[in-house]
Amino acid sequence: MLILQFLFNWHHMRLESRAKTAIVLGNKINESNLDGEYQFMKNQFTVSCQACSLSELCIPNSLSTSEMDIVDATIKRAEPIQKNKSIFEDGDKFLSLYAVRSGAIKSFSIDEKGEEHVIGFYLPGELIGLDAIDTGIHNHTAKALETSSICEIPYEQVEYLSGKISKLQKHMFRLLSREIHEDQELQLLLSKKTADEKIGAFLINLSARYKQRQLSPTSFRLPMPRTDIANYLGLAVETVSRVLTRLQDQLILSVDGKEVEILDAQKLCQVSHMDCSNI
Amino acid sequence: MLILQFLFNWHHMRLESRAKTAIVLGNKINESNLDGEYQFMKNQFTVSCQACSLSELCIPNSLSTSEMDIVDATIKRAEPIQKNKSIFEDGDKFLSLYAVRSGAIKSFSIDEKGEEHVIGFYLPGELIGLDAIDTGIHNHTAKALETSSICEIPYEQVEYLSGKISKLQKHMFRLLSREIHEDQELQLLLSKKTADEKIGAFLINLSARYKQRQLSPTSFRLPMPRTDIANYLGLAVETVSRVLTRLQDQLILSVDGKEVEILDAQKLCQVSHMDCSNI
DNA sequence: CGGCATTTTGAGCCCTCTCAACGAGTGTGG
DNA sequence: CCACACTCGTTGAGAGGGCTCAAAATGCCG
Repeated sequence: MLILQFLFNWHHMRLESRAKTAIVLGNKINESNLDGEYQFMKNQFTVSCQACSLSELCIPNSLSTSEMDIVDATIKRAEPIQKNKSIFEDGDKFLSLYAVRSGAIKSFSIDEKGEEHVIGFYLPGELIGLDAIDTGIHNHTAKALETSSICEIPYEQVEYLSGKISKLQKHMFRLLSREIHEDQELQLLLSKKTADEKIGAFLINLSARYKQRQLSPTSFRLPMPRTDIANYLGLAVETVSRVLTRLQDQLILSVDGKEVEILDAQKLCQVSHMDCSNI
Repeated sequence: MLILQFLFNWHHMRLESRAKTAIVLGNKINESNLDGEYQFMKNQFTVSCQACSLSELCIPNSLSTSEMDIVDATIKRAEPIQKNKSIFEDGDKFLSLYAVRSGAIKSFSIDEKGEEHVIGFYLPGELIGLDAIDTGIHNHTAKALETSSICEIPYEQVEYLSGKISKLQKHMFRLLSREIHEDQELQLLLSKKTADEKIGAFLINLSARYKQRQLSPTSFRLPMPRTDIANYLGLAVETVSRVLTRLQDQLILSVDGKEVEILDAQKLCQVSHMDCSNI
């Protein structure tokens, strides 16, 4: 437990000043110490939505406490999911949405040639599976990039409660709409931007998401390997690597393996040709 | 009126056999003959959802007739919108969703350098503006590619009625989800495919959408200019042109300006590396 | 320490872009 | 009726960004 406590504090140190509640993100726990880990994770998992530091990002957002209790009761908190394990697989029946509580998830599909296509990365507070509501069948596989904890939210309940609680319905519409909007932004990125712009925008996006989660927007750990970044952005791994070293040479970034520090956010935004108001 | 009747029949001839109701699509009416056009269009516009041949693609889908009447009452049927006129502009307040009834719409945004970025094309029965629900502000401009008719659906009513009619809520969730899924497919297309594959997939997609609308899947008119296709797919106009002539040389397509005929759907799918089960 | 996965670096090539010119179609005004 | 301007689509030649192939370097885990 000491090691865990240390990790806990270590992450805490990196939190922005105004953060009071702890979020464990990218928390790589030594897997040989499973007993302690389980205890720790379980405590984390049994936290109610009300007590969850992510609630303002997640489904319960904007609900009253009594309404939140109702939603809370339908959410299953599963055991932590280990690195490289799947939450669901492509073709599985769609029964639940999944909210990431800690860790990081990637979703991808496999084409007829056996090639993997990374669709997206999910950080704590984000919802997985919205694309499967229509057909009732998952189009992608969701796999843990690191040991993660997940809240399972039965979709039938979401539908039912949305009819009862108009705020929840409103929230669901907005969540779905936001996903559409973000996907459209990504389309723009993928179709019109150069490799440097893609990588830059990707880092700025991650930075903003970490900031939302009260984590440092300038210093963070990439939860995914280079191959996944390349795949996601439609680049070759070699290109990703080259761009990162180039940005490092320009003193915009400092990259050490998966650890990234943004040294010059202003310049990074310039290189990416992006609006910098949100960083 | 005679010319209109002719156009009407002409389109009818191109319908698939089982089509009984007429859909006017890509209908370019002589704009100098406005009186007749208006009369014709107005008749078209006052059609109720129940009588609308697109209802199975549009919002009313899967509602009972009495429920459909309720939804129907909230839908405003505006005057036809002329080519190059906007339905709404980027930055406008989001108040309504818009369903295309006839014609074709493109949506796009303008970046800081004044460059246009085409986000999507909308055919009859498709819903515009779903991406703006979240922020309440339109992110794009929606412009008519040809004279089009549009149903305006006040979003407040959609929210309200979705709370009352659970089937409608379900349908809205599915619509939003489908849009997400389609956007993700497009991301894959944009990031991983070659120019030939992009064009091929684009044509197959259009073909499938025309088929859904009881129009010929093998012979249709592109409602948008080459520049918009190129922009949408992240290609140069010249590349689009070159690929089309190449596909023509291979006897896969026959292209005459905006008029396209798919001569060998099988081969087109092969070239696009796509699943052909839906064509 | 040794084996394996991941990341980096280098060299050469190809697809697609850019630039440029031309042809076709359309609307306008003389 | 024709000349002109303008938009749109096509075609050609050359250049460049990112990919592929190859190999070394680094990190990770047993």
